[in-house]
Amino acid sequence: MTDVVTPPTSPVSRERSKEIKRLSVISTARQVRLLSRAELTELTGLSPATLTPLVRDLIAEGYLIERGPGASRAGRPRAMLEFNPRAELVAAVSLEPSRISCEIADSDGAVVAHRAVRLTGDIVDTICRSVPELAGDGLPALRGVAIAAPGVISGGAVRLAPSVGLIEGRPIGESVQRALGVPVVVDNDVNLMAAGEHAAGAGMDVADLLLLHVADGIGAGLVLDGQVRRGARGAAGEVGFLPLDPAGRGHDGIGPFEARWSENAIAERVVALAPGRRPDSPVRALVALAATDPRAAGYLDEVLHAWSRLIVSCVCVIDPGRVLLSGAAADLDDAAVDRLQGLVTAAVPSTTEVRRAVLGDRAVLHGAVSYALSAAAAGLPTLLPAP
Amino acid sequence: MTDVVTPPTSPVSRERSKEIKRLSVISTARQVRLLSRAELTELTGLSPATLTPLVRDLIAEGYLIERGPGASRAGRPRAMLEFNPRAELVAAVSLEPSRISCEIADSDGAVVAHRAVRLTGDIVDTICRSVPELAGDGLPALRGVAIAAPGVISGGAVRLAPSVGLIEGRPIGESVQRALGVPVVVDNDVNLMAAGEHAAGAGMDVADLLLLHVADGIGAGLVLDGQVRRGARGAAGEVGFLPLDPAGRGHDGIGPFEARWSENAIAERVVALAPGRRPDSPVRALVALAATDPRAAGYLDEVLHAWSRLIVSCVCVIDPGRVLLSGAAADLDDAAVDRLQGLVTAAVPSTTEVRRAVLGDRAVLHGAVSYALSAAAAGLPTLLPAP
DNA sequence: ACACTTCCTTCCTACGGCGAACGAATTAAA
DNA sequence: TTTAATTCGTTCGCCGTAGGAAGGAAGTGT
Repeated sequence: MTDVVTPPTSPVSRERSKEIKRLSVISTARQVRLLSRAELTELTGLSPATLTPLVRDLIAEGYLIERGPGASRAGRPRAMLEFNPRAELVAAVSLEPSRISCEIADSDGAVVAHRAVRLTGDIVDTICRSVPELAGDGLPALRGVAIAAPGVISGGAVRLAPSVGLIEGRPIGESVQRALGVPVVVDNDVNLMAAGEHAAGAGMDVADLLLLHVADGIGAGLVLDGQVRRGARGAAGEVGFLPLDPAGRGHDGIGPFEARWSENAIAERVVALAPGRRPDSPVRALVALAATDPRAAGYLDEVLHAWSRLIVSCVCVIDPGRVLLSGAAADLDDAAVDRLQGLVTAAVPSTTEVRRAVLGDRAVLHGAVSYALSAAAAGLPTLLPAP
Repeated sequence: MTDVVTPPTSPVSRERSKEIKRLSVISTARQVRLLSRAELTELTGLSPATLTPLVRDLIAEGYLIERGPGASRAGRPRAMLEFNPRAELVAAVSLEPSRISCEIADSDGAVVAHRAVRLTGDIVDTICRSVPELAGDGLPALRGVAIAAPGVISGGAVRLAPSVGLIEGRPIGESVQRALGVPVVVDNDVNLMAAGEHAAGAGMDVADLLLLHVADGIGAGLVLDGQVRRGARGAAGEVGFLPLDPAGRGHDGIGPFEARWSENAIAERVVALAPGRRPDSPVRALVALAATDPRAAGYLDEVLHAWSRLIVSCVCVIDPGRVLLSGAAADLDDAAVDRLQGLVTAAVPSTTEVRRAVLGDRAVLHGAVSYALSAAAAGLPTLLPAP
């Protein structure tokens, strides 16, 4: 566990093919939750004889729990096996400007423990101390760590990236990985949200989607063919820089589009329309205002037009099929979403659904879970027969 | 070969793992071209004992050719094995408005035979007759067929898609696949070009790229993480529909952007600037004119600005790292490409290279070769250890 | 000519997958 | 209640493949 980086033997198979079967059983069980060995034979294609010892191992390791016999029409009843989500834990670490928040979740995305730590010393140290503490005696079940950082991760513009060390995702990830001995993924928070909605939210049923996140800036997360795509330098989804608005002027690190149409920019206009304190959700406030104030309605329509041009641009480039509105954009009401859908449909060659994201704050967590679980299974894509 | 769709046995391995080793040896040999068994042990991780019979088989099947002994510093000289590109043939079929052109190529992309057939009867029939004829006695080595069709393939807008039957890629592909018994891929010509440049052209050294093809319309091909990405409905890269130009008006099947900045549109302006016949290459003509005529120089700059906005849009969404100019855009001279590069760099958060595609007409062919070869290896992604 | 090095092959063993037979646990029928 | 029928799960044993070890092959250097 400490040294041997490259096991000099085991080139292709034998040990490997065993692992493949293990993983195929685990992932099947994770999906179905409660099943019998007989169902496993059908779903994985493995023979019963192969499954018997394998399932025995998995029960011993806590992945599966033997439940009572299930219903049977005729013949011996199936002995049901339940997947134990607690057998695999995942840590999701979110880097925020002055603190880090850390959550331990099981493979369902259910939070087992969480804590926020003020950022004092070295980030890597803090993470490597907090995660084991928080995991407690579940530490051996830890399968991966996902670290969410704001801004562009590897290279690219340094946008919203707080202070030192965070810009380079690699060093942090590698250090933590060495210290904790489990796979670590570092990514943009928006990318994690996209992964989360894809794994457990409004994108579960599709392989391609675009998540548009409107906050202080505007960013997009991209899922194509079932995977988050980051582009060559990790700057995919930097849609705030789109040259859609001749009037928009970007400045260091802020793109021309997001300078005019981000949540901040909208908040300023909303305050001008309805003087007072800046509302918590400028978009929701604007939608409410628009019902009575024609000027607000006009401005809302401007916003929707701007966002629709943004969406149309993305759709023309990658054809995601579905666009999820996240952050401030998720505060739109049904009528406004419909309006946006209409604007997009009119301008785009391919049919595209526009809807709200559903996970909200928990999207990052679910994304982290899905990253960490797939990192554990990395390198072993399915060789199974289609059922 | 005719019936058995799902082999009821063979769930995961045994037969499979043997095939994996075969393919790993073949693909290694394809890259290295001339190597010994000893090098194969290093590169594939397979033991010499495993390789001996495997290599024997491959020699018998014609994949490898035994050459004389290689140089040796000390000890027994290595018996060199040469990869035989002719062992795997590929057919590339290009559907054009009134004819189909068909090429047989080896796995280097070297054309072994080609022919153009006027389209008379059924397309599928024509293909299924032409390919075996053209392949001749090389037919058993045929590993795949790639069919390039203009326009959007599965669903999406029907753009440039000639007449009947072509719109739906699936039926044609499946029919041909059934008839010829080899994997068939049907795709957009621009996607194939992108795959070609990625496999054998200006994108060999990168995993992500965007190919911008300017012709009658404007389309882009997208390679992300080493694969062509088509989006949910196959309409990825329909960048002619980008809402970048308030003055652009699209009409049925033509996007607003390409309506103003495609090769056709440019040709009209060039004819206006220099009355006469429409030049073969309007862009090259424009570049030449711009050297002397200030109005032409101004218009060229407009075109470059427009294209740069297009590129910037794509880059913001997917961050390809490299953009290849194809079709009419490849007719720009060095100065114009530099200018374009400058415009892009100024507007984009991530560093992006802009350069010309290098394969020209042969891009589609190379793309077809790469598709067909990877279709043959499909479902068996690398499980090999990193070297 | 001899040792030495490197490459390739053959022999042999160990291990895992899966077919087949068998025991187990229930329902339906006699 | 006994018997048959049915479906599940397990144990046994054959087979095939992988890869270690040892040995032959074909060179180089002294």
